[in-house]
Amino acid sequence: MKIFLGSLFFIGVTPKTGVTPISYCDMIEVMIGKKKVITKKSEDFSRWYTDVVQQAELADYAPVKGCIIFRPYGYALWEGIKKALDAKIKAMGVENAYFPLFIPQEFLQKEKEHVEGFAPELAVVTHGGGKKLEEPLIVRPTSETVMYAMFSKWIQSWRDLPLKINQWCNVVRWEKRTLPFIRTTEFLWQEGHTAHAEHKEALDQVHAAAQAYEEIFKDYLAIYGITGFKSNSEKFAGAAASLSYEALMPDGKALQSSTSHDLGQNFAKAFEITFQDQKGKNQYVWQTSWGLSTRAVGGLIMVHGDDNGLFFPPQIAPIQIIIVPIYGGDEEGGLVKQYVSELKSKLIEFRVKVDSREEYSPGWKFNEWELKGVPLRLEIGPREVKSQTVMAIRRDTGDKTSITTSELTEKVTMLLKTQQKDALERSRKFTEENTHLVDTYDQFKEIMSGPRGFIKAFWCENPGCEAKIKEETKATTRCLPLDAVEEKGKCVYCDEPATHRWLFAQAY
RNA sequence: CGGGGAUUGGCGCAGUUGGCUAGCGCGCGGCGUUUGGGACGCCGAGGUCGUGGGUUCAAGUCCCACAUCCCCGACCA
Repeated sequence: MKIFLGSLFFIGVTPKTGVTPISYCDMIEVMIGKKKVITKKSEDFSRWYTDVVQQAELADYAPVKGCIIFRPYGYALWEGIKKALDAKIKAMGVENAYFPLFIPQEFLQKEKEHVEGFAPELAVVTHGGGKKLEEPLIVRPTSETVMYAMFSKWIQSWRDLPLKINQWCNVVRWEKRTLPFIRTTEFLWQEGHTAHAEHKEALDQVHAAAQAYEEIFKDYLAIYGITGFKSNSEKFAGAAASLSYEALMPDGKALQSSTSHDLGQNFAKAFEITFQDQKGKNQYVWQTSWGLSTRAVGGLIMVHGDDNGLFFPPQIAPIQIIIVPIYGGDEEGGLVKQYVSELKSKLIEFRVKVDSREEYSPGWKFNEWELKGVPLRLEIGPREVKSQTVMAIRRDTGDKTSITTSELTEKVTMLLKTQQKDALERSRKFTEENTHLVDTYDQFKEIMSGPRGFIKAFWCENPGCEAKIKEETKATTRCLPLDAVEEKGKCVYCDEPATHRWLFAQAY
């Protein structure tokens, strides 16, 4: 039942909240009655995002600013990412370990760029056990320093290398402006840290990590993106070079979804991590670090949702199939229940849930599970019992298919696979359609003040131009794509010679 | 951290120039009838109005501070 309030209210929407231009005062349809109020994604993207996060029970706000509670359904997404990524990390020969949450302040100060990069956003513990601490403790914003103090102790010989450690943990960064999953004060992530005898080996590790991330994003989360090198001003504080995976969100802003860093010997020198090589000579190690955070969950929500709520690609969906029984009358109801339990037992290889609640009508449940993004719904009522079929409905397209029980697993597998493939394809298509090849600064400005998106433009690699472009358009260099070809061009800002097209966008 | 908006049962809101017992819808609990796109009836529970000060005979309403959320900036995974 949809009831319009007597006078529809108007909400001012900035023209920048959608990739497709939207009018300044879009009417927001408000539904009262049985329907949860959800802002349409197509009308007000940022409000849709904060609405859907709460209404789908992914997360709730914590009493502390910028912190969220991962509710079971939201945490299940992180668990899914963790499971898939952990297997890839182990396959790279990396072992899991755990280092302390607290870091002595002096550790952080050992690497100059690192401390400068993180200083503004540190949480510091000044008291413990009722006493003021002699030396304040930092709540880790990342663990390079505390880990490398130990690496220095553990690494003596070339035989100790490579050392490959990963940890799954929480970190704290005191961000000024927060958004659930995308930028929270405390967040969960994995951070891999390796030490190698040769620079080349370290570089291989950096690329292997970036490759693993790209596979997680494409194969599991169905989020298309671009892997590339960060510019000097955008790279990690203390790194020699950084790689990132940049994904385009529906509002035309880019989400830096993971990073992997070539740390060179910067930290090795700061923390005295040396080894004796085969010739007996003492050398500094070459290091890498790489991370993927719960930000990825935010990307997942943004990229795939629609006006009806969430959509999770089957590989990552906590529930892949929701069975909604339609009970009908008493006698029929019994038959339906029995039929449903038979069918469920045939679907053990999938993550299946039966919504057997009798206090909600089927229609209510359809909407509920659409909001929650379950990719496939099976409707099973008296009609299906009679014909020995099920009705399958795709969350992404709404397409209905009647499936006979004999070919149930086969067809369900196909429907899930198709949705997984189509989701990545939609993401890829959206990204490509919103990637602009730009040669003049006027064009650049026009795109940034209009639809936004990715811009591929020549840049002379002078930090001054990068800073000016950011100041004037909000766009920053996102990365130099790995597949960028060397060309002769002119910097989009200053006309000086440039060799590559960089990827620009407004960052989240 | 700057600018703007918000905060009233679980959710969404109303609450007049300060005034009496703070309302409404949904949700929630009970009973009954229902079940193919957000069912219905009856009964019922639930609020020191974000927090702390202040003004006043009297504060949800006025003033100050703080907290949190949302939007826009500067900073960032």
